[in-house]
Amino acid sequence: MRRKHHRPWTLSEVVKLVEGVAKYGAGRWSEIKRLAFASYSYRTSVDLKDKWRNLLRASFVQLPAEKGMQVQSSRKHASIPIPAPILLRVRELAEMQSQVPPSFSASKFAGHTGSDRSSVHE
DNA sequence: TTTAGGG
DNA sequence: CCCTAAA
Repeated sequence: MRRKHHRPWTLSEVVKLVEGVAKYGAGRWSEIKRLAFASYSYRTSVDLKDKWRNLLRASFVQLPAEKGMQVQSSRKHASIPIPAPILLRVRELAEMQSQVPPSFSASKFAGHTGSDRSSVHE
């Protein structure tokens, strides 16, 4: 009875989703599902969008304190806490894809395009 | 059929 | 995750 119930997204799924968005772009769930998720029968466009939504929420929380909201580290329902590098990638992707509110874009002024310090090889 | 948003 | 609306 493998209906459509509990399907905990694993780290591999998240990585594939992030890599797919990073390569093809957010919103191309159909292509991502056809290419990166060709090995899986489940996970449709709706599921991909839903996971991305949840990923964004996980990426925007906890990093900078807005104005003083829920502290105490709200870890109520966190199945498998996504690693830092993944969350960082999601944030960068969301920022470059223009789906992130300008609330978090409050860093670097003379940093130009280079994210690293001495960008010799780019 | 796929994308986008809400429940 | 499931449902609905628009393209």
